Amino acid sequence: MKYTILGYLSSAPGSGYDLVQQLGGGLGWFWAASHSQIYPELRRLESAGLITGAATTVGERLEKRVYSLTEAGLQDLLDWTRQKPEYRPSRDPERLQLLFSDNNDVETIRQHLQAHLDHFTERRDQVIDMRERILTGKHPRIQQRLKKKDAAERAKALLLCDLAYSGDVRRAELEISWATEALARLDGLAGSEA
Amino acid sequence: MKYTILGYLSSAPGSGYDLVQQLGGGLGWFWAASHSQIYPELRRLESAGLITGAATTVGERLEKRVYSLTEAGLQDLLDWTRQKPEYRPSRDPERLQLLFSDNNDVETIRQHLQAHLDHFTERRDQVIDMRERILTGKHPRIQQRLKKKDAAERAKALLLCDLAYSGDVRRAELEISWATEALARLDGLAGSEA
DNA sequence: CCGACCATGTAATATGTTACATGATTGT
DNA sequence: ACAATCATGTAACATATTACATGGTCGG
Repeated sequence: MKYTILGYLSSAPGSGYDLVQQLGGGLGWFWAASHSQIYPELRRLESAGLITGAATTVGERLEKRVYSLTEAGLQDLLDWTRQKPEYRPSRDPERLQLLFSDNNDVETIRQHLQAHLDHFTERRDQVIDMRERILTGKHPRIQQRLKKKDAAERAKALLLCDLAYSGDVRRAELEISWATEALARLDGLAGSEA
Repeated sequence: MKYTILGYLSSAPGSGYDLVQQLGGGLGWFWAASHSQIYPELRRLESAGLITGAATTVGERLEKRVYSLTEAGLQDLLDWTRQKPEYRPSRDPERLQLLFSDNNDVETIRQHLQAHLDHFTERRDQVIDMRERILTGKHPRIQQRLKKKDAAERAKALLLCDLAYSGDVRRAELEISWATEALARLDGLAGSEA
């Protein structure tokens, strides 16, 4: 959570609401969070001196706090990215459900797999879309991140971005092909029974 | 959590310690949990009437509670498996770290990707091993699950098991090939810089 | 007898979800 | 005026992690 926010703000300053949008959308594929988690965390990070907030208004009265990364915050982020990657314990309700579905009829299992296929087909399309926008320079946030850099650094940043998003595309494609094969094998079962 | 335990006990009765072992190992690839979560949850499920515990002893004095699924528990599990699959918000510290690594030098990024490769190589080998044991009938717990069933039902259960585990093998293989390609692309970068 | 493993628990803390709550702005 | 979206918060609850804590069994 902490590093998602620091990382986000390391591209450019942004408000809590901006974060809510990003972590509910594109960035949320890597780290999701809801507004009730984000706003308190921003205040914690501010009191820890890692970010600073500036009060602004939209229109006449609507308050908005725009946060920026401090030096300490940037250093903290940098230190973290240099550590070896962490892996959280997996929690995958879908797989668990499938594993214990052997008392269900074939049709129920088919529906499960079809829903899985649909879920990841949608996800794949969304990620492809996002990746497209980034690589063609249509993503404003990533543009801001890149414009501070020279050509070589920019190529590196763009490569990392592409690796992350295309990795997610592949994950989605994997689930699609897995579910497709699974459906075929399920049909094979039903066939040999009849 | 709840359904991991109910699912586990739907194969055969088992103790809290058994669950600790499984959710720290093979079953933990789908749903991980530690003993401090498991023991209290078992008591909650018991007071909800979904499982019942019987006190036994190992040797002379060492207490052990063996839990079994009740009718209500089995029904609850069955109802759950018939619902459409759930997907949790993703939280992937590794990808996030990579995405914000553009201020690091190529060597640091290389180490990150190499660590990723190592992590999933190990994981793949473990899952392949487990899958092998299941398919050749060497997994006692799954044997117990299967022996209650006739040939057709057994084939179905074995298929689901295979789908779950081979899905995990593929995920690991995906990460391996992704990281391998990523390393190659990173070398490409470093090459064009020199 | 000692180390590895069996077996179970609690407490403090951290993290995450759902629901409740409020009010302004912008475009139609 | 009305709806959609901007913008921020709190409270109750559920879930998960880390550390603390205890004692028995089994094989060498």
